Parts: sequence; C-alpha cells; structure tokens
Amino acid sequence: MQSLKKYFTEGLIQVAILLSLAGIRVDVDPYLPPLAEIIQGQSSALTQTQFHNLQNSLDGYSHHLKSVDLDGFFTTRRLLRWVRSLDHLQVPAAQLETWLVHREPENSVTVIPGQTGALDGADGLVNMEESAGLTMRMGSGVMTDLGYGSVGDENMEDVSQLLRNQMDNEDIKEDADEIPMWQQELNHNIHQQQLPEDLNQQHSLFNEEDQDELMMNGWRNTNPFRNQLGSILGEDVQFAGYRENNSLSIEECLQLLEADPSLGDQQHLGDANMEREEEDPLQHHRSLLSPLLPQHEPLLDLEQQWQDVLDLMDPQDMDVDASLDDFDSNANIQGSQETREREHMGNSTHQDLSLHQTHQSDQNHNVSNSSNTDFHFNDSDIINFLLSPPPEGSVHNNHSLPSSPLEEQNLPSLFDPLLEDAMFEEISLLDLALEEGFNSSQVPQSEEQEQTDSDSGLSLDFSQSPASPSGSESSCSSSSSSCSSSSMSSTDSTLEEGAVGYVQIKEEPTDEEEEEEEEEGAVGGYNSEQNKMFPDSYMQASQFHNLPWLQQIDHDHTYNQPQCTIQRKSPKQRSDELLEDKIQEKFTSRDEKRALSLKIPFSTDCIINLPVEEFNELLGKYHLSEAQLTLIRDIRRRGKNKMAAQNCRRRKLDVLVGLERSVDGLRRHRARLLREKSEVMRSVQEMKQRLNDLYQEVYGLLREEQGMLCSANDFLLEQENSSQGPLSTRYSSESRRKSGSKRYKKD
DNA sequence: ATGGTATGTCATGCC
DNA sequence: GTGGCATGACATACC
Repeated sequence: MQSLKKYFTEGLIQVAILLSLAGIRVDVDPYLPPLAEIIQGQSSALTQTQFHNLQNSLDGYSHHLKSVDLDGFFTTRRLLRWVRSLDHLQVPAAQLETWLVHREPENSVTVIPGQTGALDGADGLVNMEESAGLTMRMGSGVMTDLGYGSVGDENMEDVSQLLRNQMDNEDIKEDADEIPMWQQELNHNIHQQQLPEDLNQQHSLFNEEDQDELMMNGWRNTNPFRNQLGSILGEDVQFAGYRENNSLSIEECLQLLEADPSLGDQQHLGDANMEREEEDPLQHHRSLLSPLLPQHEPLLDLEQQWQDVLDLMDPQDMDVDASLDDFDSNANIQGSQETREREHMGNSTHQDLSLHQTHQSDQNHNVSNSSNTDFHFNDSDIINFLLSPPPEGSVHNNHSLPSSPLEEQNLPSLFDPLLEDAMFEEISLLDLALEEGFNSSQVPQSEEQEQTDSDSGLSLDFSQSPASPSGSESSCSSSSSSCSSSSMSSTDSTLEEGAVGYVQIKEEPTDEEEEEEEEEGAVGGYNSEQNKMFPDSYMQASQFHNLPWLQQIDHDHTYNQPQCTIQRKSPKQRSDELLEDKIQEKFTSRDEKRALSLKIPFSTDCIINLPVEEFNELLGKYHLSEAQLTLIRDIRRRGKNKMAAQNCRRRKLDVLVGLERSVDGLRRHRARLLREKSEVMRSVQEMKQRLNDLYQEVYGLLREEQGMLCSANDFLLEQENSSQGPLSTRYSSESRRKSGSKRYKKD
C-alpha cells in the first residue's frame, strides 16, 4: 500500500491535478488495471500508448501488435457508439478529451486493451478520426490559455503535443533531469475507485478558492436569487460543503456555467465520476431553477421573465378579463381561475381560457405561451388584416367583425388594453361616420324628436342628444336642409368643428328641395309666423335681396315645429290644429319672440349661422334701429354660444366615456397584474423553500461527514452575513448548541 | 316635493 | 378691437 500511496501522491494524481488545474479533464481510471495488478506490479505489456503515433497512421492497426483483433473490436465499438449516439443530442462543441498514456518499456505504441475505459479511449481515437468534435473534450479555457485554436480539427498528434506541452509547462519541469513523471510513473496502473479517502479529500480541496470562484461565478450567472442566497448563507461555507459532497470538477463547474443541457450526457467520459455524476450537483442546481422556467432553457433574468409573461399574457387577458371587472384585487387566484372556467365554458373565448389554464399550470408557460395559443401572427398578417376591407355585411359591426377570420383569434387582444381602447374608440367613430353617411335620411326624424324637447326658440335644430356626435351637422341640415350631411365629414375633428359647419349654408337649393318646399309649403313655424306677422317685410326682404339662403331658410325652419307636416293636415289633424298652434307658440324661444316683437326681418337661424361677412352685409342692407341691432347680435351670440355649449357638453361626455373605458381597462390590468404578482410571489416562495431544503441537506451532510469544515466561526460568519432567513438562524442555533460557545451566548 | 338631467345663458379666457 | 370658440357656472324646465 505504501507503493500505491506513493504512486498516487507522486505520480499520476499529481499529473491529473495539474491537468485539472489547467482545465483538462483527466480520466485515469479507464487506463488503470485492477488494484491487485497495481499492488503486485506491472503485468500488462501495454503500459504506454503513444496514440499520436497511432493517429498518424490511417490503418493504425499495425501498431497494435498485441491486439490482432483490435480492428474488428474497434469497428464494433465504433458502430455501437454510433448507434448509441443516435438517441441523444451530440453537440459538436470543440471539446478535447485527454488520456493518460503509457509507454511500454519496449517503446511499443499501443493502447491499453481489455478495459472498457481504455477501449473508450481507443474508441475515442477512432471517433476522432471521424469527428474530432464529438469525443474530444477539453475546457475551452485551456485552449485559449495555451494559445490553441479550434480543437475540432486537431489531430491526435496535436493532442499529444498539447499534453506534452502542458505537462512540460507544469511542475514536471522541476524534475527536468529525471525522467518525466508521467513517463516514470505511468507504468503502474491505478484504479481511482481505490483512492484513499485522504487523497480524495485532498484532491477535492485542491485549489478550493478557484473552484469556489468558479462555483460562485456559475451561481451568479445562473441564479436569479443569488443576492438573497448570498445573504442567507456564507458563500465559502456553503460551496465548500457543496463541492465536498459532490466532488465537482472544474469541467463540471464550467459546464454549470454554460448550463449546457448536454451535461446530462456524461456517459462518454466513462470515468469513475459516473457515480458521482449520478448525484449530479446539477440536479440540485436545476432544482433551484424557477419552476416557471424550462429546465433546459437558458436562465433568464426574473424581471425579463416577468416582462415576457406580461407581454405574452397581456393581449389574451383582455378578452378574458372583460368579465372579471368585479374581481377584487385580492381575489383568490384559484377561485378566479375556476370562475373563469365556469364563465367561459363553452364560450367562444375558451381558447383564452385554455391559455390561462396553461399559464396557471404549465411551469414553462413563459416560454410556451406563444406556442400554446394560436397567435402566430406576424406583422404582415396584422397589417393585411387592418388594411383589408371588411367583409360584406360587417361594416356596421366592426366591434365584432364576425366574418373576419382573425376575429376568432381575438385580434384586438393582440394590442395593449389602452391601445385597444383607443383603437376601439377610433373604430367607433369611424363606424358612427359610416352610419351617419348611410343613415343621413334618419336625421330629420331625430331632429323632430329633439325639437319637441328643446325649449329653445333660436331655430337651432341641433338639439340632439349630446351623446350623438352628429348633432352639429344634423342641426345644420335641419335648419338649412342643404348645408348639412352631404358636406359633413364624420370624423371627430369635424365634430369639433361643428360650430363652424353650421354657417356653411348651401346657397342654391336643388330642384328637389324646391319641389319639396313647394309641396310642403311653409313648414317652419318661424316662417309661417314670420309670414303671418311680418308678411310684407319678410317677403320684401326675400324678394329684394333675392338671397338663395333666405329662400332656403324660408322653407326649412323646422325648429320648434314638431309637426313639420302641419301644413298638410289630414282631416284627423285638423282637429288638433288649435292645440298645435299652442304648442308651436309655446316652443317659440324668447329670442324669436323678441325678434318678432322688434320686427327683425331675419330669422334667428340666419342670424346665427351666417358667416360674419354675410351677416354684416345683411345688417348693412337694412336700416335697423340700435335695439334691433343689439337684439340681433345677442341672438347671434347666444345662438353660437348655445351650439358651443352643446359641443362642449358632448365633448365632455365623450371624455367621460373615454375615461370610463380607461378606468375599466386599467382596473382589469391592475387585477391581472395582481394575479400575476401573486403567482410570481408564490413561485419565488417555492424556490426559496427549495433553496432552504437544499442548504439544509447540504449542511446536514456537512455536519455528519465533514463537520470540521463547518466550524462555529463559519456559522458565526454566516449569521453575520445573512440578513434574514430561517436557515441561517436554525444553523446558527444548532451550531450554538453544538459548540456551546460562550461567544454565541455573548452575541 | 325633490333630486337628477338636459338645456340655455352668461361670464370669462384664449386665439 | 372684434369675432369666434371653449368652458365653468348658474338658471330653468322637465322627468
């Protein structure tokens, strides 16, 4: 055993340690003979293999002098390896696998036969001939440090040269006069499984700081909650114990850093670390990952995950959450899910529901959301949809667009809620415009209804409901039937300019209108009254000025005339003539009465709606008294102010409606955010719990096996570093009980 | 009778 | 300075 210990301490292990320090994984056990052979001495004739020489020869078999069947064996192995490699992904990363080689005293070059590990290595040689990238494993950092470029194209000679260069750069140089240690000592076969405990521990503790640094780097790079962990546990303590129990190699650390999914594919190593790799620390590492994350996906920053979740969930939630306005922010999440499920069972938005269920249940939802739903629109799809004309029959129903193929996929939900509301509002306005354009004939009827409600006698027939955005236009159309709807656009901007549109009076009536006027006669009460009260002046003015607009006004004063067909009285209506006259008189405004009393020769409508130039021109053509001029200007001022007030109130209502929509959208958004926050908090809590369990396990093992590493000072340090956390407190208390140190009592 | 609503009107500021 | 518009405030009518 002394020789064995010496062998480990002075020979192979040192070389392996040196190579490990350089980042090269050294798998020695495949090349080690049984322990008995080690103890009893060398029995194998194949003690050294200069595989670089083997690599140089294409056939290579001639070098295996003592393995005549090696060709077939290698071929079988290669095929088996190739077949096995079909069931897993082989990342063609530039990795280099190194082997410890032996050299026979007779300088015969061969590989170690009869051992699986050796065959693996030899097989690696064969594979390297085929695809150097698959079996060559070497830390990329080593290659960089050594100034080597791509490994995949390196041949075996380069590999061996690399080994020799690296070895030469290490401590072997110290014994330059002697035979190099890897040549002197490698004629003894060692089995790593028989490593003494102290040596193993020595190996594990070797270069502890570097490995800790690597571990911490990997941890910092991968764990989104590293800060919390750093505060919970002392880094040195935790990772010393962690490594001690799992014997992480540098390569594993590097692989942890890379978080390469191919880590699980470690069978190619064929070394003694297989058992330890079954207890892969990566399993613990993966267990630390967020359950929201796919375990084979690169770790994302939590905030980024959160943003992704919001981005992915925002559109879909809008439709679903439309029915969740009553949900309180503190509503139970599960209850919400169930309620939604009930509410949307059989609904057309079941797709969204399924999305939520996926979101709730699938731990990989932040990645798979887009895949679970069918929202596979690209920008061109959306643009084409928006630019494409709606199908026939859907013009008046742009809120639902039933025949749109994208409606079933909730296209509006693709947008932000506020944006969606804005678009909705815009579409609504356009829709109203279309409706007004199509239903302009309905305007007079509504005006008649509104006229009955209006107590204004200013001949302003725009007294529609404030909610109607077409009040201004309709009023203009009623007061002068030709100035209105045809010239009015229906956009909101036009509505804002409704007051201006009132004065746009069509100067020449059409023939049809004249026929209607002749047929209907003097419909307007104002006209009739004016004709009755001022027959001379009014008709004189009309004939004297020969103003088309005046003629127009003559026949189009339907204001205060709820019974616009009063002149075409049926026998039934004649009975109500007296009553209607009373009503007509009742609806005469004060200004009209004043105008009548002062014998104003114009209608209030023209007084109000005429442009200022024409209005002044009209005033200049009459010899009016000061009282009449004052009244006319007051009528005009009040009439315009009346319209302005109506527009103002309509706008105010529109603003209120918009604000209500925004409030609803924001309320839904808030509820959704609170739900998602609750979910994330729950996930975080779960991860914290897992971390606590992990560290509890690690420290439990530390106390049982390597309790020396966890001294009271360590726990004290941990307690000082940690801000909070039940784990640190518990361990501190345990260590306090164990150590019984008065120092803790003092603290 | 009372409160809410709709509408008209005035005053004011701004353009 | 004037005209027009917007808007708050108030008044009034109606339900």
